[in-house]
Amino acid sequence: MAIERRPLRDQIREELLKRLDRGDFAAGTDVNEAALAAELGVSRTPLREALITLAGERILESNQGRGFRFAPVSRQEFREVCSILAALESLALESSDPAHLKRIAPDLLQLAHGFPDPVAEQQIIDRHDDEWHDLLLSGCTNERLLDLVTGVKAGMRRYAHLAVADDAPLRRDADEHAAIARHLLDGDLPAAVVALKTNWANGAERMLARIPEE
Amino acid sequence: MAIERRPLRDQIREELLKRLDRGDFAAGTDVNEAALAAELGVSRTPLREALITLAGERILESNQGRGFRFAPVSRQEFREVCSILAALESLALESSDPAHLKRIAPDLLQLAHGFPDPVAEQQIIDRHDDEWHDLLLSGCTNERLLDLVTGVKAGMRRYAHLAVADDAPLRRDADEHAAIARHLLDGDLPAAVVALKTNWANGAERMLARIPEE
DNA sequence: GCTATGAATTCTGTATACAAAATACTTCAG
DNA sequence: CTGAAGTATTTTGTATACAGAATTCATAGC
Repeated sequence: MAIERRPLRDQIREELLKRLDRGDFAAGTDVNEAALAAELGVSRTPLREALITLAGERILESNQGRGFRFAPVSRQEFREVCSILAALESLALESSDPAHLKRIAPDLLQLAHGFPDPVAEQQIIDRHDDEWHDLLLSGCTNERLLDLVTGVKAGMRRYAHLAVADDAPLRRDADEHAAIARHLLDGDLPAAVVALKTNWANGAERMLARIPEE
Repeated sequence: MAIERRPLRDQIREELLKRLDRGDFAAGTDVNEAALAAELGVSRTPLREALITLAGERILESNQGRGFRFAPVSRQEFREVCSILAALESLALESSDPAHLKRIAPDLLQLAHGFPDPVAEQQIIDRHDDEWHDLLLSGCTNERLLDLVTGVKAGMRRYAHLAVADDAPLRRDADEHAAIARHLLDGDLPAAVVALKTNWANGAERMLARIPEE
């Protein structure tokens, strides 16, 4: 048994994010601290600390006297966050070592079309996409930027479970990823950045198309 | 007496940020929770909640068993954060209503050279700069983006008090702000964005030049 | 039957308590 | 005098306690 040498608040935060991925929490619903703490087998103190962290990531909202609730979702917010991530990843790409980008380009190309199991669970598929973007940013030395990207992406987890499965958008994403990789292979960083921004814009709309109204 | 209808953690956070501006906390030093809580006249519980929020903003670091400490500063991190803010403000500008930008351009121009008292305290001067940038972004409808900018800027407060007073850089900043405003007046948004990025890059170096080594 | 009022309950926000980890201090061997 | 070992102290991380705000439920008046 690996004894956890990490604050409970961090472990709780991770567990809550995992449950968020599974769609356990509906957007807009209140958090009952006592009930959730009991369910997790911890006291309210570290739970509240985790909730405050999640509120800082805009996954939760807090209202005086009314506690925490899961932040409502909206197509507008999703687009907003995607445009932020497009800008941040573009900056990360622009401030990466061109030689390193050229070196990882083949891996990016291969990973783009190396689908996971086509009938895999949504979580697996999303992780595959994350993996690709992580590799893309692996040469960025701006620690604060990578940190920020991670934080902003965490908030996107509220949307993952809302989407219905669909293969076509995944293939388009793979194509766009491959295009970015090829630009990097050519050493054409500006083109890669443009393609990345396009990918985020298209990816946002494809994702939204997979989310039913209301 | 205005009775505060806001969680203590928020009030504590603000008080700590104010003290940070005053340079009360040296980077890298530990936070003694009990002592600080006593000084603020609150218990450790809301204090810790504020500390956790500040850790989320990268103003503090936390280590298991060792509590919180003020995050170390470095020229590299300062440049990293400035480049992030350049990208985020550029995005905000690009996603603003051009008509609104043209409308506020005269105000931006006037505010650029309307110095505060030349011998004013550093805090006043910094606030003047913030005011200009806030006005610049006032037409941005991307709420999440504005939120993110605010959060990232909060972390920059760790650097404000390290700089020695100097008029020349302020004048250059004013010139660059005026240049941005004129581009907006011309309706040339791309040029304004380029000028804004230049302003952030130059501004970062000017600020660093005002910070003594070690 | 519906609204308003008030009591009862639930829940949050803050304070306090306590155990374990980390740090500081003391003592002793070499 | 230096370093190690063991003890005392401090400090954190988590649990519990408690007061007050928010909500719910019941009752009374129209």
